[in-house]
Amino acid sequence: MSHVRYGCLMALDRDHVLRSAAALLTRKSTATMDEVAKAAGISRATLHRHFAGRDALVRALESLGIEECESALDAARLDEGPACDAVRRLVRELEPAAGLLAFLYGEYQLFEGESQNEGWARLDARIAALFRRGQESGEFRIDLTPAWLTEALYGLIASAAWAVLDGRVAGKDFQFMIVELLLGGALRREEP
Amino acid sequence: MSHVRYGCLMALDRDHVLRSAAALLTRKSTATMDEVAKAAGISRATLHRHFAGRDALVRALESLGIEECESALDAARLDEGPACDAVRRLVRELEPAAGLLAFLYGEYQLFEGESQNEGWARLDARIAALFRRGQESGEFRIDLTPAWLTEALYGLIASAAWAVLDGRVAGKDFQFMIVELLLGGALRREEP
DNA sequence: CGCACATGAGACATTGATGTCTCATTGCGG
DNA sequence: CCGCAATGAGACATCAATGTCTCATGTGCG
Repeated sequence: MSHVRYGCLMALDRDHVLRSAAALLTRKSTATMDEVAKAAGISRATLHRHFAGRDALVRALESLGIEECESALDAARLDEGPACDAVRRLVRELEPAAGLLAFLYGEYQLFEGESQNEGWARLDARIAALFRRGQESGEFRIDLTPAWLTEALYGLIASAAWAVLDGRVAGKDFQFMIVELLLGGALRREEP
Repeated sequence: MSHVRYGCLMALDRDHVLRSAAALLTRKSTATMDEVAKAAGISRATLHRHFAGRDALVRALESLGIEECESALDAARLDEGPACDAVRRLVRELEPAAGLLAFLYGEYQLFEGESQNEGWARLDARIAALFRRGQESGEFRIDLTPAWLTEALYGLIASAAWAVLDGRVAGKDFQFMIVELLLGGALRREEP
């Protein structure tokens, strides 16, 4: 029966390690396996028993990020109601994963093919579809492509996450800053 | 007299090396000193004669980036005319340095104190002052802080630069995408 | 021509991170 | 109580990048 216990405990620990690693690598993306292990409160040997190596760890983090994003997209119900409300819900649901997302966004350029492009592509497609829906409904302007709006959303989330970590902006304004800038822009609106 | 020749040629070479390194590191931020040397068409030994080490190279790139940004800010004449026009000029002038900027933006979190904060702080202050001027003139909304708008500008420039490098968006739309999103946002405007 | 100097090529030691291994300890279930 | 399995601690080899060194080459300039 030890196999059952093994599997169960390992799974719990694995998730804990993964989240510790995410929290650490968000702040210091070059952290050592040693530092990751210490941050998770385990030894380097145990860390290696969970993840074959640094690559495996990063790929597991990537999977975690993809999962959390897909959960967020599901929870945001992108197909329902006005597109701009869906964007607000999306940013709200994405906020808890913002740190991890910022880390992965920064690493993305390094993957260069060894990345799980399928997962990201699926997320990109769903988000781009939301922007396209907003364009077709007349809510969003059509001279900014869905692809660029999707990129900009990622970029703003990463920027906001880093700025909050460095204390340059207030964390409580996270959603507001991103949504208001992304949807409304910096220009002042005329009062109707 | 050899010292004169030395200084002159070295200065020219140094600049060429610096720009090659910028171009390479923009695409592959983890490039080796060997790769940097090859990209510049010189040997690793000569590269080390120009820059004591990798740190020195990155710091020189940082200085280059700061210089180019300050030149861009000067050329954009941020104090003149409507603030939104100044923002347009700013993005236009910043475009040639976007790749280098994206690289440095990604590295910024790693510096953690060893960075030339004075230079960046001065740039931040000038850009934030522009946004503040726009707020005071009534052009920009006041519920987004100048600090966040500055962060967002950096983030959008880096996102756009990476997206263009990866071919996800068209390079010719660089200025348009950034300025339109930053100033106008994604929402469609009512025709007046 | 001959000198000075920058360069290229490559050897070399060093460092830091990584991956693998062993062994003693702990904790839990039978 | 016994034994199994996971863990922690640490030794160890490996590898990649770095930094330093020497020496031969070549090129320009007097």
